[in-house]
Order: sequence, then C-alpha cells, then structure tokens
Amino acid sequence: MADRSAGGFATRKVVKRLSVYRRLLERIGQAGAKNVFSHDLAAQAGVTAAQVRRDLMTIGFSGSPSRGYDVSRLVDKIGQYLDAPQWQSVVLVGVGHVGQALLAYFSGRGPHLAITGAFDADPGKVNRVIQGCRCYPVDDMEARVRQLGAEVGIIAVPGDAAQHTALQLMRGGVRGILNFAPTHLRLPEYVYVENVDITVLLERVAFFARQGSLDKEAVR
Amino acid sequence: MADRSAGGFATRKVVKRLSVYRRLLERIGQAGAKNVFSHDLAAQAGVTAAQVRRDLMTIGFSGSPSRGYDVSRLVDKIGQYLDAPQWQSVVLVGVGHVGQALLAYFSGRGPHLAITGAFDADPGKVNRVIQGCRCYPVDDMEARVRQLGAEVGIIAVPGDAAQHTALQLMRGGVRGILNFAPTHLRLPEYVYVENVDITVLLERVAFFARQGSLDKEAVR
DNA sequence: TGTTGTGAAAACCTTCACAGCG
DNA sequence: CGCTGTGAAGGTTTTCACAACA
Repeated sequence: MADRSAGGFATRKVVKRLSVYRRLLERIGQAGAKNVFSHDLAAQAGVTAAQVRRDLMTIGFSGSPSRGYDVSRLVDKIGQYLDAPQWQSVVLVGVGHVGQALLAYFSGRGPHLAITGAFDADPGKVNRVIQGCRCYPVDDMEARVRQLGAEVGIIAVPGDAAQHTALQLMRGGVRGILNFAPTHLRLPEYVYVENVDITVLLERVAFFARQGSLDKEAVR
Repeated sequence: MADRSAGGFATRKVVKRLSVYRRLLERIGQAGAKNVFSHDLAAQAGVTAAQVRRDLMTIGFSGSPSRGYDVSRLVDKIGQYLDAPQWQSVVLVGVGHVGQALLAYFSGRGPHLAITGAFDADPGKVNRVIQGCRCYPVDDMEARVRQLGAEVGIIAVPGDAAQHTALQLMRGGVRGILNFAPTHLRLPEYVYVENVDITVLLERVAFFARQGSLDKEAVR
C-alpha cells in the first residue's frame, strides 16, 4: 500500500474536501491572511471545524493552537498530497455542448492538470482547434492518448458510446475517468471512475426541494 | 415529518440510486422485459444486489422470490416516490457555456421536470430564446421566478455572483439549488443545495488515477 | 480565554447470511 | 433450487469532548 508522505489514508470524501480547502486557502492567501483557524476554513467550506482538523491530520499537517494553520504551507502540503509530481495530461472525448463547456472551463487552468487533446466523431470538428484545444478523430484514439501521455480522461459522449470510449481510453493508458454519460462503465477495478449524472443530480435536488426541510436529513 | 407512502426514510444516497434504477428500468422495460432480479439491476447500476433490495425496501416495494420485481410497477413506484404529484418548474441562471449545455441537455426531457425560464446578465442574450428556452434579464429575477412557480434552480454563473443569485432564487420561492459555481452557498437550512464542482471532481479523478488501485479504497 | 490534535463515541451506510417461500 | 426481505454484523465517516498548550 502506497504510504503517502505522512498520516493516514485519504478516502474519496477526504480528497474532495482537501481540494475545496485548497481553493479557499488560495483565496484567503490572496486576501492577505497568513494564518487561518479550522472553524474559519470550515465555515467557508460548509463543514465542521472538527472535520477540517481530521482532514488535515490525515495528510499529516499541523497548526499551532495560537495561530491556527499557516496558509501558504498548507496550500503547499495539500498540493504535495493531491498533485502529481509534475503535471497530468487529460484528454476529453466528445466535443458537444458539454465537452465545449468543459474546454472553456479548463482553458488556462492551474499548471497541474491540462487538457492536451480532444476527440470527436464528427468530421466537421476533427482537426480543428476548439476552445484552444486540438480535436482529433476518434479512430486512432488509443494511440493518440498514449502519445499524449494521458492518465486521465473525460467522457462527454452520448450514453451508448460511453462504454466503448472508456475501453479505448483505458487501452491508451488512462487510469481515471470523469464520466458525464448516464451509463455505468464496466472497467477493471484499477480504473477509477467518477460519474457525474446531471439528470440524477437534478432529480435529487427536486426531491429534497419538495420535501422542504421537513426532515432534517434533507439538510447538509 | 413527512411520511412518504410507506417504508423508511430515503437519504441522499438512496435517492440518487433510485433515480439511477429508474432510468435503467425504463431501458429494461423498453427492451421487452417484464421482470427483473435484484442482481440484474444491481449489475447494471454498479452496486450490490443487497443494496438494491434495501433501497426498494426503503420505498416499500416488494418483489416475488420467483419472478423478481415487476418492471413497470417498480418504475411507477419510484416515480410516486421521487416525483412531484404533477411536475416541477426549474429555472436556470447563467446562460454561458455550462448553462447552454444544460439547456441542450434538458430540452424535451421527461414530463416531471422542465426548465421554464433562464436568466442572464448579458443584454445580448436577454429576451431571446436560447436552446428552446426564453432568457430573462436578471433584474426582476425574484418576481419572475415566483411567476414561473419554480421550486428548483440551477446556478451556472461565475463564482462571485453565485451567492447573490442564490438569495434571489430563494426569495423567489426556490427550495432546491443545483450549484455549478465553485462557491459554498450560505443559505437557510431549508434550502437544499447540491454542489457540482468540476474542478474538484477532476482533481479527485487525477489523484486516484495516479494512485492506480494500489490501495483498494480508490475503488468503488 | 482561545486554539489544536485526537481517542472514543455516535451516526450512518453497506454487506452478510439466512429464514421463508414459490 | 434461487430468489426476496431483513435482523444483525461490519465498516466507514462524522462528531464529541477534552488534554495540552499559548
């Protein structure tokens, strides 16, 4: 088991929160603050102070009872923990509405993740540069993904093409997939899959909106 | 506390899975199957059979040991549970790349959720019909939201406008928000908020892609 | 006083395993 | 036999609560 730097073992939820903390800390740092207390960070992240302290314990970071946490040291530590030593190459498959929104969103992003190529089946899109990203045909996806050194893939194709796309990405060396298609991907367990199913999310919001907060479960 | 039809108490995770089951069941039904077993549904949803049975227990649905679950009755039951008696009105704020992708995605969706209006600050978009949806100015958002009877809102504006937008939606009667802005919204607890933070999700995928499946936690 | 770090407890969620039944 | 429904067990995540310290 990979022992990361120090402390315990980050689960999916912990990783998510660390990522949120980092963004907040960058903002806090830019605002000029040198230190931050757990309850501050917690309030901004929408979690409890105890949760923040646990999470930081997980990555082996300590603060001081009097001054709290050193903002820039903490940003660095989270970076050490979450980011690859250099950077990671990401490819996108499917340059429809969702794909283009993602490209626009990630254009000129932080240095540790970069979309290095996109793929689409539409010949009208292939070999053009869309939102600053070169669009390749889906035919030689595996080879091109390998060439781009992508370890991460984003799937934004229609549901019925998702499984096939996922396999090609995997064969090209991808080990993590962010899947926007409403399909459960069947892949070897060493490929990490994160599903973002907008319909499901919206249905959930609609459900709990209707329940109001009659039951407290709806909250948090 | 609102007692829903029968059985227990659906938490966020249960609701999410029910929504997934429903879509699978619709597909299964269209393929001609009348019944389905828990392990079938489970495999397609990427969960365990025991989980499926528990979830159905939660909504008070029973199958038969010999034939499994009646597909169309189950679809109906999930609908009774998840959906509003008639339908729910949804509004979208922010008709940029993400907003337009969402409009395109939900155009001509199922009958129980419909985007009835969009809002944007850009005068070039206001009063036009984009992806089949009328775009209103942000000025009279509260009144218009109320007029549209929206209980659900989608926020797809830049982060620094999100909190203000959320308050206006809330004042207009919205009780559930799907938030694509990278901001924690501070709202009364009776407003349910679902955050979709793409950067955070991608960072998590990148993290676990790198860990490979060295540790089993990365899986599932 | 106020903070952090953390063992212990509580809460929550999933799986096991088996009775019951067609 | 193979399935469902479910009490009980197991696992994970969050919170509590307090010692230690400035």
